[in-house]
Amino acid sequence: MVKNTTIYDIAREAEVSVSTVSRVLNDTAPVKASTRDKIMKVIEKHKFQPNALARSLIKKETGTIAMIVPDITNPFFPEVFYGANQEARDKGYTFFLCNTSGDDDRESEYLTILREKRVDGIIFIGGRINLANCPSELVQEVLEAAETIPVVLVNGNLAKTKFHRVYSDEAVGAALATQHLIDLGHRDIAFIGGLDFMTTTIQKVKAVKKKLEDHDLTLRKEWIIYGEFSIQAGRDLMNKLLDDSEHRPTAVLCVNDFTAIGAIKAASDRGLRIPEDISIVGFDDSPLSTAVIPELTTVTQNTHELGKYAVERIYQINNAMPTKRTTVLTPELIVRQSSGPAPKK
Amino acid sequence: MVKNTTIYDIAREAEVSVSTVSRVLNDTAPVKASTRDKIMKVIEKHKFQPNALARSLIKKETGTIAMIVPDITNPFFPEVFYGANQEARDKGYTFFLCNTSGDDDRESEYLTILREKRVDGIIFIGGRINLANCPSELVQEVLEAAETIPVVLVNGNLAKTKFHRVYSDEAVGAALATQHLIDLGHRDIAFIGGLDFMTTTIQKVKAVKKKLEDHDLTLRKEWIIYGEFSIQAGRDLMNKLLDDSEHRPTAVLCVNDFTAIGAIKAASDRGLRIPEDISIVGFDDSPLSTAVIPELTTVTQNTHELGKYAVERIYQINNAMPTKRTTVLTPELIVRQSSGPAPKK
DNA sequence: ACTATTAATGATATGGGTTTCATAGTTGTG
DNA sequence: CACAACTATGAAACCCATATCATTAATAGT
Repeated sequence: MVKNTTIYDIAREAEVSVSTVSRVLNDTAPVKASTRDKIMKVIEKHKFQPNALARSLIKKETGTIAMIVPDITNPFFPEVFYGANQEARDKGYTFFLCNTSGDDDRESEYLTILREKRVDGIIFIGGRINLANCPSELVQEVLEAAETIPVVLVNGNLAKTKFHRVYSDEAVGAALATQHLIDLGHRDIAFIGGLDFMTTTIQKVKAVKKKLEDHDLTLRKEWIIYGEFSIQAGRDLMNKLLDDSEHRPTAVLCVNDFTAIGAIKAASDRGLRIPEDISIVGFDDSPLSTAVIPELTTVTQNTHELGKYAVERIYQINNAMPTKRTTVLTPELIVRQSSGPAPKK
Repeated sequence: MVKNTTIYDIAREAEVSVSTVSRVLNDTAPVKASTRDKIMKVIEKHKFQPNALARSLIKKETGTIAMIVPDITNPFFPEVFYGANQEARDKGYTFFLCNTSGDDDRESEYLTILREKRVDGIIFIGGRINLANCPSELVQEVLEAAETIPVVLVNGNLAKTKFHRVYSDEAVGAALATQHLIDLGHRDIAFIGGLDFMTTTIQKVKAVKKKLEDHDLTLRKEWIIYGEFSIQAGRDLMNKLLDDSEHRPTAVLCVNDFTAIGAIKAASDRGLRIPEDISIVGFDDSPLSTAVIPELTTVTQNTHELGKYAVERIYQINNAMPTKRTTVLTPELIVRQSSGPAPKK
């Protein structure tokens, strides 16, 4: 590996001081045109790239932010990252992406590394910190980090804390989906998928219950089945649901699109037609939702916006601009082919 | 934002010199146990996090590598990133993820930023640099970068250059898929999807042609239809193919899983049964392939390995370990439900 | 013409670590 | 006991930028 050129090399060759070279680089003070030209020529000759480490060290900003995600393989997260990255580029940030792969220790491991690297902001999305049962040591640790670095929690649950938060109001989304099914004449509605200690699950179940009760309906206990968020889980959970052929729901709400797709597969395998025999509704409006047959009725999560607003928030904090602590995005229902009128008895 | 503690603060409070603190931090020379304890106590009291910028500046390594991807929303890339990130963590690297969103300028824009940030390695996957028609200025620029920073191209085409490369042998994969269809009795085989100037497309088409010719079959010109890599493109291309009801292939090879899924949808919409009426084969073995009905016959791309080997290569270069310039992974065929015996005429 | 600004530039401090070199204190060994 | 070989520590240089302060040259104002 070849050694990098430094500002001293440039100064020497251009026969000026490093201060003047710095002025040319940053346009921070007037430099005589002839001097500037001379310096520029040397810079271009060597394709000089100023060392960002040295710059960051004194400027006390790195132009770097990070997102910590539990599983980049889950298409929800790339969508959020996409939006965040767009905004980051506008604001001059480069992005660290830290994938914890669900490994509990890595969240705080990455946190330490990122603090040492003096990132200008950290976005947590999913993961333990956003869990309903998040251990308090972790909360403590993140709070500490937040004293020196702007931290934003996306779709988390720590409402009472003073963390900055951006989230999509999943309760509203779940209510929307439930109302939709009720409007279609469904009375027997089930909910499947999602770990029971995850905020995203809890909020949805609660909202579905509430909405049903508003219409004098109930969410039967046997019809709330928790599990993972994967396609396979959706399949298994749906099969469990359908095993009881005496009592079958006419519609199923799923915690996300993955489980919904699994549910569709399970139902199809048993010869059920969707939506004629059973309606299935997902959550997230991931690219998958139009990829399946039938196309999935689902709820948008404003994924790009989630990322965008999170980065914007970091930018505002760093530039001492006024900000609110929480940003709420409202989901919308997208009706496609997987939901239809309740079958007549 | 609160000011960070420095090594000088620690040294002062522990009544030692910064050198000694540094020794304790890095375990680079013996320190008396009592001194060490005293220092550790102060470090822990302040939750001291040494500034990685200062360290990197002098050490000339940042523990940071980057991946430049064209579209993180395409599930192929998160899979590769996943594998890369796992390996990165093992080797002590943190990851920049740069999403160009297909914007031509950003590749070199990010390249500049990453060079200034003195990353320890850059992985290019997809994007212009890996195109068959990559502009030579960009090649030049990346070559220059490669003089100071290890650069690895994943699934690229620049065979004649001296870049480090890791790729999945797509020709072998395409041949495998073709052979599979031939074995099933198909004679009328089409290929859809993919931009005609992308390496990934070119190699596959070439391999399919070759394999067919080996069996005295031909790939009809009208049955090679190029396009985007999206679900929608797959749908459109398949529709175009099926519009000619006189001459219809009995099997379709798709450039990736996305287009294959689109193709399945188009065929289903026309009432064709898969695989009874028409067989469809994808490429990538993305998580999607088991999410659709019928499940997709496809070719693995060893996504995690691609990422893993790319990072490993960077590590080897940085540590002056012997490496080969190219690593080739061999894809495998995964037969699922979307391919079956050719229909009898 | 003479002082008051502004332009143009250089010298030096600074950021926060690591590394090298020097020195004092210990232990070992013939 | 004298001298070598370590151990333990500090002082100072270094990494490579930016920022501040000082100085000189050029222009402006009265």
